[in-house]
Amino acid sequence: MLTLKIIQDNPDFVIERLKIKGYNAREIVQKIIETNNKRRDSQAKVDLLKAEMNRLSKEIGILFREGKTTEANSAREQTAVLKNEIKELDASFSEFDEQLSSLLVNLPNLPNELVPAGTTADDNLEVKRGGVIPQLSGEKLPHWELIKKYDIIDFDLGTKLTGAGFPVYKGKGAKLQRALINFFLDEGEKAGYREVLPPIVVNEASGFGTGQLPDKEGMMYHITAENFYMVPTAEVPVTNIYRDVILDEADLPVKNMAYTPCFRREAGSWGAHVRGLNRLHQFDKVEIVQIAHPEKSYEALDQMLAHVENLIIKLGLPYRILRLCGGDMSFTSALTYDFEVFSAAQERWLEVSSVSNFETYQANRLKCRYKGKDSKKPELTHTLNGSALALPRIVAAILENNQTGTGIKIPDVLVPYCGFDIIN
RNA sequence: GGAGAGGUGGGUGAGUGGCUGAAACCACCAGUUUGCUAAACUGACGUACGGGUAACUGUACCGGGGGUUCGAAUCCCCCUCUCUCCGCCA
Repeated sequence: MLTLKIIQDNPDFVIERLKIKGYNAREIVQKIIETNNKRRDSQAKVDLLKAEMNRLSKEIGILFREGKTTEANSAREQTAVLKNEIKELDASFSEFDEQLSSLLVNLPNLPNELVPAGTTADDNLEVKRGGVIPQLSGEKLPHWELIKKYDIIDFDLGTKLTGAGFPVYKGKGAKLQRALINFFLDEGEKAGYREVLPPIVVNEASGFGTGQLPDKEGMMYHITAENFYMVPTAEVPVTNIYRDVILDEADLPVKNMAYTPCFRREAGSWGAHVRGLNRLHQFDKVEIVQIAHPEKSYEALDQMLAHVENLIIKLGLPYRILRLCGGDMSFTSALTYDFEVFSAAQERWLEVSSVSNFETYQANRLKCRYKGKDSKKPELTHTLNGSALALPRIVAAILENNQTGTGIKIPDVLVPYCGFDIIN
């Protein structure tokens, strides 16, 4: 969430910036300032009364010890009124405090000044394009045909075991998954990321920390018996490692990565363009996460972009990089770049990575801060994350782009991981 | 799942109703001493919110929430987590 400070100090700036996300913040910003004022006033009052109460209590203690029971008892009677007042004021303070929190939680992050205005994916800005779109000769099968032809991924079987959107990878299909995961992790390690293998169910506090809760319950599978959520991305457990943590400034940036399966309910989003591997309820992904110094976070973002781009280049896939417009970026992000690869049989661009800087927005929820040698108070860090990479659409593009009449050619870089160079 | 013991500041750990935001020790930081390092000594050493230009100061926080009391780290209730034993189990 945004810090109170920026809202208090620059309300107009906040309102202007949020327009880029298509969000009219005027009313809520005003409400936040009002509520905060009320909260502050009631705190000032109740603190005074509590101070008085503490003073009296101390006095009573002393009187009792000195054996002055009569005085002590009469002082004790005085406290009753005070106690009631405190109770009432405390209640209204808590009420303001809760109101303020829920207002703050509902305000999206401010977009960076680079973010283009716009409302839909059509307004995203293409910043780079690379690779070569293959000219397929002869048969040109979409991946959902290819997986059947070579019997490597089975949707019907997944439906039998679980439901739609939970595919079963078989034989070389399964091996290709494992190869990609290992390839991504090895590359991440070379880029300085520490591998972690986190739980794939998380508690409510973690969901809140990264911004999936309280608003987006619909995206996550909820285990009601334990009140756990299945992770929609490794971002959730990996970033939450730093919840309520004060880091040493010298340790920044902190770079972690994790492979996890990801689970998304994607309620109501089924329809055209989501065939095959294009959209799943369970998929595999390697995620990179950085906790960065505020002054260095955009450097970190550039590094992450270069890392993701490098992965795609090594896989030999044609790609483009988009800077998301205000309307298409997420609630919590300040700046997001999407990577899309071209899938030659569908003749479509498929999103395979999303790399974002959240600045202090997540850190403020997480209470992830750093402290320098000379700094008096801890400051919020910046947090960033990106997919490096999400597997299914990468697989779709590899299958479609590398198909020949006699089989699917495995990208060179994956051959040592797969142990085969063709799926046939 | 059953029984018991616990959760105190970065760490170890004292603290069973008031003088405890919290002893002591260790670590960290600043300084003194020393040719350097070490040792020794001195001092500083939590977080949040409020007031103040500032020095400073008020309030809250001893796993979380509620209660008793003039007053709670300390007593009571609920939850949670950890450890030990038993059961089950990859």
